[in-house]
Amino acid sequence: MTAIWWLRRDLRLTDNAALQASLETGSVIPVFILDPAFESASARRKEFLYEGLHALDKDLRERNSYLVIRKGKPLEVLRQLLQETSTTQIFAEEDFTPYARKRDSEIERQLPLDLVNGQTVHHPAAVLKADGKPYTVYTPYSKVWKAKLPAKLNLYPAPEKINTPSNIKSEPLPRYKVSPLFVAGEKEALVRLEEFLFKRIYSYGEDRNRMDLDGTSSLSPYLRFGMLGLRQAVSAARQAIAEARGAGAEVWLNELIWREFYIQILYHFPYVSKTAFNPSLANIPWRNDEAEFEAWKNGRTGVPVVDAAMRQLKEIGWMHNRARMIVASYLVKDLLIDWRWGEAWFMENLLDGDPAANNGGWQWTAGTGTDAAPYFRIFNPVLQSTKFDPQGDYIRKWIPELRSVDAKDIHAPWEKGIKVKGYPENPLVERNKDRTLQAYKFSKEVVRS
DNA sequence: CCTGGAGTTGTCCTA
DNA sequence: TTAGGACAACTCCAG
Repeated sequence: MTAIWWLRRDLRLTDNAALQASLETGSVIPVFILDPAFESASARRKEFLYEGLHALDKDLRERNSYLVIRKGKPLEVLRQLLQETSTTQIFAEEDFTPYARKRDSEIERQLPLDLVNGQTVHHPAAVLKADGKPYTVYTPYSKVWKAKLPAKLNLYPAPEKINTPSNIKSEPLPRYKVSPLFVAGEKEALVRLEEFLFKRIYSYGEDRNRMDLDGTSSLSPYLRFGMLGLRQAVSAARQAIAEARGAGAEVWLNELIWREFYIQILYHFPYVSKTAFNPSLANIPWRNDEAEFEAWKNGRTGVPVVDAAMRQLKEIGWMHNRARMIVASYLVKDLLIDWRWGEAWFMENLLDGDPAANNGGWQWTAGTGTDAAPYFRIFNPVLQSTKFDPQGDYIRKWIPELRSVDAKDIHAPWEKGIKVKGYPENPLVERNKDRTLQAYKFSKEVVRS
């Protein structure tokens, strides 16, 4: 018997539940479908994806198999492929975004598609309160999530050999130049995981906030495409905790649980991709100044830490987590620009751009999300910069104009009247907390009445 | 149904 | 210099 293994966001051979199910059938036809619905997706993320597909094909060829690429609407492509190869079974890892769920349920009705859970440790519908409703607060969610963990997650090892019928037609795949910072593919993901687990995890608890250090795991693009599975990461984190490999491991595990938390939020509350999770904050009177938005996107707001971060995003398609909060807070609370504008810009530019995590992060910063009482929490970019980039190294790295400015002046050059050729002399706007709080209050009052 | 404790990641003023 | 509490008031969640 032969099964089609339809890959989507699980571009790996290790601990791949859909591959495992296919292998149990016999021969496996690994297929990735270039869905026209994603043609308009971020060019940068597509490059990373295509490189990841090349890498996967290579890994498959080492195991006597290969990757079949097809272009078209998944339903039609799969129907055609079933006929062409006389196959009667399709396996795929369940994906929980609204688009994926709609697509898959339609296909399930017409074709022999079996969805298996592998993207998360717990299925989004499996962690619920006693009353059967989903959690909307992280801490109680994470407690139950942890309590539900089996003693050990049994990970499927990568198979040594995969039998695939020969000569199945495949579309050519464009080749891009490889980004030196994020090399796509499972092998790279595993190398990074090891490196993180035996080096940076020790100081992860503190260093993850430091924008001037490589303190984060930098695994997000790999998790996004399943080049590394969340289950693998969780399993590694637990092992590190068990071996007492630093307090950072527990912090990292919690970060991984945040991913599942937001996957689960998007699953149960799909409206969050369109509007505020908290209905009382769905009517904030945004200023939405286009020129200010352009300045923000291009790293020309005049606030060095904001500009450094936005330029980092533009240049490498990734931004430090602490920096994401700072630029998001600046856009939403200081410029009063709709968080959805920022969300969309991040999706356009982030290699790790993921609907659930990105939306969750933006709604959290905007204060419209699942967080309980944060709307008076407005980041002060200068304080954040001083705290998490003390020497200004992060700023200097991404803003060459400011390279000769001292650590004590670089966070707020305008305060000292420091003028640098080519860099804005003053910030785009003066900080005005009242303006922000008024806008939020307005929304609350509109909804109440 | 009622009750009380708690809520990722802050800021800023005061003592 | 540093530690502590106010910020404003709500909803979630478990008992």
